[in-house]
Amino acid sequence: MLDIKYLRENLKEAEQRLSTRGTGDLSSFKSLDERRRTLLKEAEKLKEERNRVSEEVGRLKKEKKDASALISAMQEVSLRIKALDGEINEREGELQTLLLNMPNLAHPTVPIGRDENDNPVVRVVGGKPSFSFSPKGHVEIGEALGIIDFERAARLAGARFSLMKGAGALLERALINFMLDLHTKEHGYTEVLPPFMVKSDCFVGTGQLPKFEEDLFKIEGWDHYLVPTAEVPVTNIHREEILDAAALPIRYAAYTPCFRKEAGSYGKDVKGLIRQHQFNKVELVRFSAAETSYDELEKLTSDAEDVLKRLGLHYRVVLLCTADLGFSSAKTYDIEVWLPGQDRYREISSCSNFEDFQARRADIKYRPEGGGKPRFVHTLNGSGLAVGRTVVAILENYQRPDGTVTVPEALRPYMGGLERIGRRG
RNA sequence: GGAGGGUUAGGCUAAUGGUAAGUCACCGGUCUUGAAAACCGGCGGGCGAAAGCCCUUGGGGGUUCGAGUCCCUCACCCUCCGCCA
Repeated sequence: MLDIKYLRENLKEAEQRLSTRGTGDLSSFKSLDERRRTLLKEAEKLKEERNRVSEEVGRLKKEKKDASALISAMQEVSLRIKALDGEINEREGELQTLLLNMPNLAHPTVPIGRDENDNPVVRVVGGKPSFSFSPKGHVEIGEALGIIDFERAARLAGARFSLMKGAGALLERALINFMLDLHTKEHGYTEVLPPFMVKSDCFVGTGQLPKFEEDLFKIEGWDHYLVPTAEVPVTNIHREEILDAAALPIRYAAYTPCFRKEAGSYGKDVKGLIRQHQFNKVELVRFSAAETSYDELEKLTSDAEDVLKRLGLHYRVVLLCTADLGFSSAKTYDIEVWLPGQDRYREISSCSNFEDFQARRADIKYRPEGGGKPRFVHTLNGSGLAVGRTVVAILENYQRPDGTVTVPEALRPYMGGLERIGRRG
């Protein structure tokens, strides 16, 4: 949520900055806000009168004097206050809806663009592996090795689900452990294992609600939704708290499965592990002081990149332009891994600084060093990494002419020393 | 699912329907070589240059001139019973 004071005082600038994200008209905001403030002024004046006179009534009654004239006058005032409060509430509700549906402002360093083709490449790390044969896609590799079973998965749950078997299931589990160990032991994150379904408040806090409910699985008869990313439960760990500045930055790493309806993606990536209704992800979350949050974004991104480096996977980092930026984000780097089977780069991590956008919605503050008024923290998060897509990258990049797959060295301790996934690996 | 108890500011804890008292912690100051103690002040939010005003007792609604207090409703927490990995 944007700062209402900022919008009020910098209306033109806000309209101009929002226009790069497709929603530039703030005229209804302006009229609603002004109306609300006018009514509020009037109501406060009447409340002051009522408080004053009511006290007088109490005094008169104590002295056994007559107060009926004051009482009947206040009956009318109370009625008027009630009417005003009612309208103020309505305007406030409308204002709230407006603000909750308004995206974050892009950071000045974010390029203005029309679509993902306008995302500049920030850096390229490693190089494409060369093959003496035509590299296969992960679906073919996985099915031939008997480690991924899409057919039976469909019988269980329909399209966009997978059934991992044998070395495939082990590989998935090994990756989760490898990633969590790396982030907790070397990058300073505290591991958390949050609930996989949380209440709607949390989704409003991080920005998935109210605007994107169609992407979520709701638990019938409950106020809960399945998490589409650990960002939701983990960022909300500190909702309605005032954090100690000395404790910042707070770093959490969390594994969760992620559940997404993928509404509107019909026909995209229908086969394979790329786009699933349920997938595993290790998520990194940081809470930062406002001054340092962009340094924190660089560190967070580098922590995610480190996973790919250790696995020996080639990737590039792109900076999302205004058109591609997520609703809540002020600035986002996407890490894209090279997939030889698809002959293209695919997103495997998305690292964002939300500044105080989520903190304002979830009410997460910190008391600045040396005291003073609490300020909203800056929240950041990034995948570290999407596990399913990492499996895809390993299968495609480490495939051999005989159809087997080499296990990256960093992963072997997590797979009982296994060096190669074969037919019965 | 059944029965009972509870929710006041960071913690604890008061308030015959009369406008949130106190205490601990914390922060600042005085004193001190330094610290502690003692003493003074601050310590929920909004608007405001300030004076000040408004809001705040888990959420929402009602009664009343006036609600922490009375009524309705919802949420959450605790204890016991039942069920359960």
